This record gives sequence, C-alpha cells and structure tokens, in this order.
Amino acid sequence: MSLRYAILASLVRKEGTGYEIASFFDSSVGTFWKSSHQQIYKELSKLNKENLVVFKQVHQTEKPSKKIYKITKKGQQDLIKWLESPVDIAPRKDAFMVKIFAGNLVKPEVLLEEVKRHQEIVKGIIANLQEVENQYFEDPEELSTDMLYPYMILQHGFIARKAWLKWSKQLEKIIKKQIAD
Amino acid sequence: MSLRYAILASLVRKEGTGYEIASFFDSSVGTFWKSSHQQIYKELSKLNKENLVVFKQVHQTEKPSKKIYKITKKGQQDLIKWLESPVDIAPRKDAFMVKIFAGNLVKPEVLLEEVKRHQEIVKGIIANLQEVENQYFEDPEELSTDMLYPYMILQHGFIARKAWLKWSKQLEKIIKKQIAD
DNA sequence: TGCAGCATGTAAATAGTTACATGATTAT
DNA sequence: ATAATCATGTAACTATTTACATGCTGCA
Repeated sequence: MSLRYAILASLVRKEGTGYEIASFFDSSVGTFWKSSHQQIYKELSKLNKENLVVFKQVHQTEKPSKKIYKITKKGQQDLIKWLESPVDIAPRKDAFMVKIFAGNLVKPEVLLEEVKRHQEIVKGIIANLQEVENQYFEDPEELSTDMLYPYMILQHGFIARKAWLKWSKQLEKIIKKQIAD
Repeated sequence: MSLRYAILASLVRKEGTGYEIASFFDSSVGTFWKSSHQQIYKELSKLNKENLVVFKQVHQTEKPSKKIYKITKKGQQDLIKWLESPVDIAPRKDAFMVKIFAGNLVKPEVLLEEVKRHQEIVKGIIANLQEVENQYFEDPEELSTDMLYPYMILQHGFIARKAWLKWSKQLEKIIKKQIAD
C-alpha cells in the first residue's frame, strides 16, 4: 500500500511521467521503492481517479506523447497524513541470503562465484552513488533544507552497501577456507 | 517465487511444522525471508503436492495436532538446482526511507520521534542478535562447517543493523538542527 | 541491422496481506 | 480476566510479476 506514497513523495518534489518515476525508483536516490513501470502506470491512474494527482497530456513529434503528472492539494494532504503516522521496519526478502544460509549444500566454488558476482554489482552501485554525490551534492554544508533529506538517502546507500561489502569479504574468506580443505 | 526455496532451505536443516518455519523467519537468523503463516501453510501444501516435501501428522493431547514436514530427495535436488543458479540483488521496499525522503513535508519534531522509535526497534534487534550469538555461536573458531553459514547470516544482521544505527545518528543531528532553527 | 531510450499500456497469473475462525494451555 | 503460545487453515482482496503489444529516434 506504500507504492502510492512513494509515487506521491516523488511527485511532490518534481512533476513527471510514469516513465520518469520508474527511472527514479531505479536510480541511486530512489532505490527505496523498487517497482515496475506497469505497476506505476496502474497506480497513477488510480491516484488520478481519487484526485490525488492530475496530468496534462503532452504531444511530442519525435517521441511518443506523454502524461506529465502533478500532485494535487488533496494528494499532498494524504501524503502528509501518511508521513505523520508510524510505519513498521521493512520486512526483508533476500534470496541471496537464502543461498548463503544453505551454502553448505553447494560446492564452495559455485558459492564463491556468486558472492564475487554480487560484490561487483555492489561496487557498481557504490560507484554510481559516488557519481551522483559528486554531481548533485558536492558541498553538503551548503545544502538547502529540502535537499538535506535526499542527501541522507544517498548517505544511507553508501553506509549500507559498504557494510555489505565488508561483510562479504569475511564471507569470501570462509568460503575460500572451505575450498582449501 | 523464492518463498518455496526459503522454506526448503529451512527444512533441509531441520524438519518442522509450518508454525515453526514461520517462527524461524521471524527470528534473528531467519529474517532474510519474512512471510506470514498463512502463506507458508499454503506453500507447504503446494510443495507437498509437488512431492518436494512430505509430512507426518502428529496428534497431541495438550496442544493442537500438527504436521511435521520433511524435505524429500526431489526437494533437495530442486533446492540445489536453484542454489546453483544466479539471483538478482534484493529489490528494496522501505517505507521508512520514503518518509525520510519526504522529510521536509513534516514537522521535524514528528520526524524525530519516528526516527527515535525505529532506533529503539533496531537496538532491540541487535540485542536479540547478541543473545543468539552468545547462546549458539559462542566460539566461532570451533563452528562446524554447516553452522558457519548461519553464523554469517547472523553477522550480516549485526553489520547491517549497526550501520543503520550509525546512519540514523547522523540523521538525528540533522533533524535536531532543523528544530533548533 | 539491431539495440537502447522514450513512452504507454493490457492481460493473465502468481504472490502476499487482512480478516476471520477454532481451541487448548500457561503465564500475568 | 486477558494475552501469549501452539497450531492449523479458508476467503476475499490487493499487490506484484511476467508476457505481450506498439512505435519512433538515434547510435554503433
């Protein structure tokens, strides 16, 4: 039920198309809510029926025409009401961890390969976060109030991914010891 | 589609009832796959129809009767096949982060309260992890091969939760500065 | 020539949540 | 008395994924 609020939170900062919202959720700052474009389009049309967002159709000659969505006053009120109520901590569904938990069932070489692969992905994510920080948050001391919070989302990305990497090095050692034996 | 593998991974270590599997997924070592008991019961009966698990009905006088599930050879083969194939990194859906991202829309006092509340929850989780470590993983050097991987799941819990706490202290400072202004 | 990016969606299937139902025992 | 623990499930609903569909532009 929070997809709608993730969308509203995105629109409150910047109006945009469903496509842009989907890209945002794929980006470093927006990774807190991963959703497919199909789902986002569906939710946007629901949100529109409930008068929480409105859109203007924009015709383009070189690209397909698009709908630029904007949050309404009612949408803002709804969002704020949700923001002010408590939420549970996020339940986890992490298939990689299932694999590690059952790691003793597979050849350590195979496990190591998967760990290595994930390390490369995570390193890529960190590099991307770094780029975004350099581009948009160069001087954290000078950030405006409303950019401070997105900056903290970025910082969370760094801390969480780096902690994961550190842990995965420990894991690597253990798997390599298994291979040696 | 990974719920079935999380269940199989749990059963491969120890046979048990749906209720026990659900409790395991709520516990510190099993938090990598959160699911409701309703869903687990449904999946177990599917798994049974597909001959990946079998159960024996056990009648109890003081408690309701139960079904103790056990993984079959076919179930193990299926699980191993899945374990050997690559998985994507887990997509995130974190409502708390949506709140922080849109933090500028609410009174900093309200935001701070929610952050504090989450800090207490996370501290509780860390304390629980510590207890489990003391009880079951007292001497990491002496761990048997098959307990090494669950131990690493526990370690991931520590690292991830502690990293979150550290980040949240930074966040706290920023919110307090907002209140002061 | 083929793929990536822009841009929207429908349809079918599966996964997951919420509400409800039962019932004994033990601890507060 | 009331809640928690053990133990199972059904029914209705909502959320999410997967597959399919379209079509233009610009790049390699």
